[in-house]
Amino acid sequence: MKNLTLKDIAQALGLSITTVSKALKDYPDVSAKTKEKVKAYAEKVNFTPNAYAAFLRTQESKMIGVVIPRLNHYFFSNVLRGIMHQAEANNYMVIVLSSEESYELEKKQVAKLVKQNVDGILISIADTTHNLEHINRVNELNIPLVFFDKYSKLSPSPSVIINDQQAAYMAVNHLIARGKKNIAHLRGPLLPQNSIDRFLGYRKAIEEKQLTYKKEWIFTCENISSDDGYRYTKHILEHHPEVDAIFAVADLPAIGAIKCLNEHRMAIPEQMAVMGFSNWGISALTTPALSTVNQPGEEMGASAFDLFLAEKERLRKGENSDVENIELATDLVIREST
Amino acid sequence: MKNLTLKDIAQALGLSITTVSKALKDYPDVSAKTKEKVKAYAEKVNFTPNAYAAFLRTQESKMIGVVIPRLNHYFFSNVLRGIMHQAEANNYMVIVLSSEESYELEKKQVAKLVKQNVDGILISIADTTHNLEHINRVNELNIPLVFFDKYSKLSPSPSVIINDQQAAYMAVNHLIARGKKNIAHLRGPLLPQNSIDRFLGYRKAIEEKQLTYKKEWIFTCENISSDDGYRYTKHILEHHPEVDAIFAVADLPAIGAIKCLNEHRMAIPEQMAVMGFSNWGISALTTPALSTVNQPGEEMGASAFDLFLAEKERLRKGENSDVENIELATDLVIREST
DNA sequence: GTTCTTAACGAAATCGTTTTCGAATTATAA
DNA sequence: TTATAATTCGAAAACGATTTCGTTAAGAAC
Repeated sequence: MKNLTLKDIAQALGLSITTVSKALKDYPDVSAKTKEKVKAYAEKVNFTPNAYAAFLRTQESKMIGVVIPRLNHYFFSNVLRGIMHQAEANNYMVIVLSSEESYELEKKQVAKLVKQNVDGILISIADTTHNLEHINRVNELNIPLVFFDKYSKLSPSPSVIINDQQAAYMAVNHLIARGKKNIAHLRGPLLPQNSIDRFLGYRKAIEEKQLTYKKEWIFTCENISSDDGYRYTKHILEHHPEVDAIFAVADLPAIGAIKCLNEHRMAIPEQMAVMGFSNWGISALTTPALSTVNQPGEEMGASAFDLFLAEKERLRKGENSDVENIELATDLVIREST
Repeated sequence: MKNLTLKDIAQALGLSITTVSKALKDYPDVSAKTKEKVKAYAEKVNFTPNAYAAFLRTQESKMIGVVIPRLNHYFFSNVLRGIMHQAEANNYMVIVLSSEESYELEKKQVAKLVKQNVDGILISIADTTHNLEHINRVNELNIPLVFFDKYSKLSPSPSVIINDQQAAYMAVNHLIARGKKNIAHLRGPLLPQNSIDRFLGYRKAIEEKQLTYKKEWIFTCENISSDDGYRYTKHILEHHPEVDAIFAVADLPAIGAIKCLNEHRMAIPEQMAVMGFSNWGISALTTPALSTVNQPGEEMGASAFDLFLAEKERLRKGENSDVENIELATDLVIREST
C-alpha cells in the first residue's frame, strides 16, 4: 500500500521512467497508445508524483503560506475558508501561521515560510507592524505576496480589501438617519490603515451633516476586545450622558457595549444605538441583535488566492504590468441595535 | 539573497559538501575546529537545509496534517492554536484541512495528507463519519494518527479528549442544585461519541436524583447551531411550560435558547435556567452571561501534538507498548444564566 | 539503394541533502 | 623503521521526478 513511484510503474509496464513521466504530462513525443496505457495504470494504482522530488527539479512547492493576526477570530476563520477552498481547487496546500498581532512574530513566520519554499504568501499584517522590511525581502526574492484586509500603503504588492472609509461612512450615516446626533466612536489601534480609514469615514459623515464632533467621544480600543467596548461604554454613560449612539470599529467592542448597556438598563436603540463592524456570527445572537457592516470573509479569501495566481504569473512573465488590487463591496446589516 | 545550499557553504570554506553536512549535524568524524568554522558560517548566512531535498533521503517531511470539522468554530480555533504553538516549538509545520463535518470530504482530506507525506495526522472526526476505513489505512501505512475531541471507540489510535459524560453530569447536577426539577436537553447528532456521552451524563444525573426524565424533553440539534437552540426553545415554551431548565450540548444552541427566552421576556435563570458546553469566547458576553463547561482547547491541541510525538516514537521502535490516551479535566463556569 | 525526416522511446544529468564507505593523514605502538 | 590504530575528510550513491539530448527504427523522397 506504500506510495508508488514512476519507477514502479515503468517496471510494471516495461517502459522507462522517462516515458512514464512524459506520458503522464502529455508530452508530444509519446504515442497515443502508450499514453493511454500509462494513464490507465496510474489511475488504477492511484499514483501521484512525489511532491518533494518534483520540487527539487521544478522549484515549485505547490504550497502557499498564510499569515493571519489571530486564529480564533471569526472573520479570519472565514477568510481562511475562502483561501483553502480556492487552494484546493487549484491543487495547492496551505500552511497557516498566526502572528498573534505581534510584529516580531510576524517577521519570524514570514521567514519560516520563505525557508519552506512556499510558492506564495498571503498575509494580513499585525496591528503592531510598523516596518515592512520582511515584506520587501519577500518581494526581492520574487515570491508572490498578497495582502488581504490589513495591508500597508507602503508596499506595492497586490491586495484585496474593503473600502473601510466608505463602509464606516455608510454605517454612521445610518445612525444619523435614525435621528442620532451625538455619536461616539470606539476606534481601533492607531497603526493599521483599517482603523484609520474607519475613523475617517466616521468623521466625514459627522462633519458632512454638521453634527458635533468631539475628541472626548473617541476611544481607542487597543485590543479590539469586548472588554474595551464594555469599559469605554461605562465611561460614556458616566461622563457623557449626551451621547446617543456608539459606532465601534468591530463587533467585539460593540458587543461589549451592548453588554454594558443592558446591565445599566439602557433602552437599545432608543436611548443608545450601537453599530458594529464585520458581521461576526455572534452579532445576530446578542440581545438586541447587533447592526453591523458585513465584511465578506470567504469572498476575500478566494479573491486573495486568485490574486496570488495572477501575481505569480505576472512575476513569471517579468512584465511591468500593474499589480491587481481588489476592493470588495460591503453592505449594512440592520438589526435591532439601531 | 537566494537560499544557500550546502554546496555554497562548502565552496566558501574550501570543504566538501559531505563535511559541511556532517559538521552541521555534529557527526563524530569531524574535527572540533571544522565544526566551529562551519557552524559559524552557517549561522552568519542564516542557512537552513532544504526541507524537500532532506525529505528525499530521510523520508521525514517535518509536517503534520490536522483535520478539523470546522474552521470557524471558536473551540477548534483554540485547539489549532495549541497544536501550532507546540508544533512550532518542535520545528514542525502544520497543514490544516477542514472536513466541514462531511465524511466524504474527510476521507479526501486524509488521503491528501497521506499523499503529501506528512509525518502524522491529528484529526477530530466529522459528525457524519460512520466508517473508519480511511483511518485504518493511515494506521496500515504506519503513519502516526492522533484523535482529539471527537474520536472513535473503534480505532486503536491514541486520543486526547475530555470526559464528556462526567462533564455533562456535573453540569446537570449544578442545575439540580439550583433547584431545577424539569430539565430539558438539547442534544447533538446521534453519531459522534460526544453527544452520546453528554446525553448519558445528563440522564445519569436526572435518574440518580429521581427527577422526571421525559423523551419529549430531548431535542436533537442536527447542526449544533444557535438556530437549533432557538427553535427548540420556542417549542419548549409553547408545549412544555413545566420545563425550568435547559442543558444544551454546546454553547451555540444555548445562546440561541437565551435569545428566544429574552424575546419571550422569560426571567433567566429564575423561570428558565440555561447551561451551555464548551465555553466559547462569546458565552461571557450574552445577556445574561452563559454558564457553561470549560473545554480547554489550547491544552487539548498541545497534548495532541505531544501524543503525536509519542506515537511516532512508539511506531519507530515497533514496540507493542500501549498507546497513550489523555483525558483532560473540565470545570464548570458558573455565570448568570443558572 | 541511399539519404533524410519523423516518430517514439531512453540514458543520463539534475535538484540538495544524507549517509555509507573508503582514502588520506596523523598519531601510536611495536 | 614499520605496522597498526585513530582521526579527518571526501567520493559517490542514493531519494524520485523532470527534462535535455540522443538513439533507434520506420517511412518518405530521390
